[in-house]
Amino acid sequence: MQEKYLFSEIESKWQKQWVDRKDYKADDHSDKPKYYALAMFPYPSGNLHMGHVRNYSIVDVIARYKRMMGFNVLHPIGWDSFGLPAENAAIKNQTPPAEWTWKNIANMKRQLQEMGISYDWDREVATCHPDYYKFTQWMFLEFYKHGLVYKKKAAVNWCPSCATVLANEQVVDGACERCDTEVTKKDLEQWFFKITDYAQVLLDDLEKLKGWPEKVKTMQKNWIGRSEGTEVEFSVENREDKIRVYTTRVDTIFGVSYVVLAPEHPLVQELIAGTEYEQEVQSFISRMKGLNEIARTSTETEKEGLFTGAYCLNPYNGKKVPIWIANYVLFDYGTGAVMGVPAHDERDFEFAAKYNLPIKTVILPEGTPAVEKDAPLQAAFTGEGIMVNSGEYDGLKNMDAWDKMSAQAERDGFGERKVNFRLRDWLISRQRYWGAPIPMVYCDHCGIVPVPQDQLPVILPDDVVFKAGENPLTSSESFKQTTCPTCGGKAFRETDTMDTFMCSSWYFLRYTDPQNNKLPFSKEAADQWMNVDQYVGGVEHAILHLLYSRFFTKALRDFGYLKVDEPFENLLTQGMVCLGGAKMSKSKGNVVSPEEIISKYGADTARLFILFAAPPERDLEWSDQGVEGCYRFLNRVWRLAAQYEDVLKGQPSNETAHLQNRNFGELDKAAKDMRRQTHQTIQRVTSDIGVRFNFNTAVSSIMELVNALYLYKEQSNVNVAAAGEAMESILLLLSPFAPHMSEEIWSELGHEESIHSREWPKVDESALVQDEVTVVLQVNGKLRERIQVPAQISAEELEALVRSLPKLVEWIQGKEIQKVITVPGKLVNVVVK
RNA sequence: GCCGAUGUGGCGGAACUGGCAGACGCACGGGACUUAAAAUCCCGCGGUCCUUAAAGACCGUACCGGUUCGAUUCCGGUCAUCGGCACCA
Repeated sequence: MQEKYLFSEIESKWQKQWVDRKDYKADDHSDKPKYYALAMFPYPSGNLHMGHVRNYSIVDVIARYKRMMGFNVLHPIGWDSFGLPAENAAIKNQTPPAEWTWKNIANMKRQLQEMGISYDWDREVATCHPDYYKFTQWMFLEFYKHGLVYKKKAAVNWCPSCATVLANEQVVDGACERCDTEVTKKDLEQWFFKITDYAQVLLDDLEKLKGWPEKVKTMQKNWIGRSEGTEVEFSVENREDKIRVYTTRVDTIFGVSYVVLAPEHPLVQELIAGTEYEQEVQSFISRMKGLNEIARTSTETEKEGLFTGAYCLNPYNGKKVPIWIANYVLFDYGTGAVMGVPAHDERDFEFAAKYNLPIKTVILPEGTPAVEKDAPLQAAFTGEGIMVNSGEYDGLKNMDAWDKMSAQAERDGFGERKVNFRLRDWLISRQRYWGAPIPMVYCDHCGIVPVPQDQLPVILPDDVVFKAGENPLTSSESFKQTTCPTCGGKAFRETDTMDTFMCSSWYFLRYTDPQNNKLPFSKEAADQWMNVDQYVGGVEHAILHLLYSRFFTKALRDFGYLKVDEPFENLLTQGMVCLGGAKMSKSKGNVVSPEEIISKYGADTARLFILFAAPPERDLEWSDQGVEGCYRFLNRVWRLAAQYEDVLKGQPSNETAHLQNRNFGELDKAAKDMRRQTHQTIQRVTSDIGVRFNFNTAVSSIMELVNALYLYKEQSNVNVAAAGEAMESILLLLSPFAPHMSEEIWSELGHEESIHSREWPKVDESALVQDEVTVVLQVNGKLRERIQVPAQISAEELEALVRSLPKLVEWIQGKEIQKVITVPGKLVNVVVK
């Protein structure tokens, strides 16, 4: 072995071998149990950042560990390569988006290989390749066939800077998720996916996801936002029209003092036409339209409303109720109309106080004397209680009244129980070039016609002009002009492309059958590999990507293409990589480049540090000195191995059964201790990687074993077999973390086969057995002494031993012993008074 | 406002099922080796007090309280920080 640890030579040598020999190829026909390990695929921005390094190092440790545990592992990678940055770069540098993207992919692929991640490169995919997006288009058509895609005109989110519409999920605090520009509303005809058809099952099945963080499930639950209530009809006075109102508190309906419509509600126009209120109401509406959604509907915005001059009738008591419009009512939730019950809703209370509307109590807290039922309220009472001022329902508990009143609405035909969701349909069209074209054609004769699936892909053209603020596809005549697939007449292609989240909603399925050119994947391949056993990525995808992927998987299962209905069995959301307390980012200027670290210390050091510095879910604070520490540790391992080289080479070969059948001969205490620590470490690292995902503690216990072996070799009488066993264990346990170095040492020690194809070390239970153990002696719970006792000692013997200790008198200070608690092998607590 | 996390030395973090708080690493201090430096190796490293020293005592896991022989761990409350949702009727 070289005296010095030359990481650069070692790493490039093995990286080349692993790729050339296809060491990490997943086997489609294997007897071993399968394991699918997946990191969220990257957008090819140009360079890997530390967040990538963390993500891929975590998954690589899992993949390498599972391989050594005897699994047939699928560990693929690909590129989420459609999207705006490529197009923006095209406008800026006059380079075609494809060229920019493929150049970035090549560079990042090289960087990934320099990290030594064990990917099956034969399954690499790129969503911008026609062989891939052909099937994204196929998905669109398949969903269309099943009635889950429709086109409608709606007030949609528009990002003026990106010049495209956005999905609700891509609007964060009223701004574009990507560029932070304030989002406006535009009335446009757009393509939607009917994710709301799956709202209930997407919610219910969160229960099944035992391996997902609670946090992510809660976020999805909030986003789906199920609410149970009642829809009730108020008829408009002197008109045929009815106003349907959605409420979760039908029990308060005798307390209604007004009904509010959203300003966009079409009935408003009819109610005010030709009345004295018309002008004022119109100017209110146009003012509301000028505001963006956040400014209009944030909790901080003051409630604003206006009387329309019209009245409607409460179906429960026939009372006249004024009709208002107000900023806070959303047109696209529920029915776009709500009832106002100031006494029992905080928001309505505030509104009524401002506009001097009546506040009528209809529920009293239990135990309130009935004489107080008309006492003025200081605030809305939103709790449970007893019904008053509510006709035949007086005296009931309000929850019972809720049931009975809903039943009455259904019986008398003026309403019904109703479930509403916050989740809206997914808007997938984008007015941009660098995405998968929507495979639809407009024919004067036949209308909207889908492109037949066997004519895919609809190829993205390259004769386009890039201009800021314009969809480049509209500039390509060769693309737009086509013939109708149905009648063969003149027709035009849809020029919108698909949201890139479409591409990423099924990529994990493509990996199971990446070469298939008939279908996105075969049922056999998908059923063999799915689900993803372990998915790892950032929490920023908690809603968008993870919800859409669940939707796709469920729909494809319903179409018959799959067995599973949840894509990701276990999910790990890794923390951010920070420097100076803030997430590393170009804009903050606090980035450390992975390339720089790798060239200075090597990939093994980079991987080791990023796994050692914090548990994976937590944010990680970057530390240059911490990196140095890991580099020192690897050098320490190297020197240790170099010193043991001759010893290990002289050992009988253990190619078939690791560490078995060693001849240890007579073991003295130090040798026994060495063996015990070796096997304790194996036990610990196995559970830290396989069960707890605490890679940081796995690394630290390997460090402890290295430290122990350094001390052991200073012994006068070193047991060569025990030391050899420790050294080999260190290499095997370290191999998922530092794959290059462990491979190099392994091969230097004369092994022909890769260390990564070896079996994971097994715990020798007999080595864990101790003759003597340290027991803690406490008096009233306070630590007094540690004593060495035989490991097999019984509780009675232990108590007797402690009672006979001469020093005990001193500790109990003349007090009387009440009882003695013994935990064999651990502790004795003497309770005195 | 609602929901979810988190809170331990100078720092990153450990303590797995209620049983030795601070593993491992970083930083720092001291020593060995060296002409010197780097590298390496060894020792120390939560606080306060006491002692010539060895040793010892007390306090200490955000704060207050509870359960328990025993609480970083369980329960109740408070505070702080972070994240998500937020006029969804």
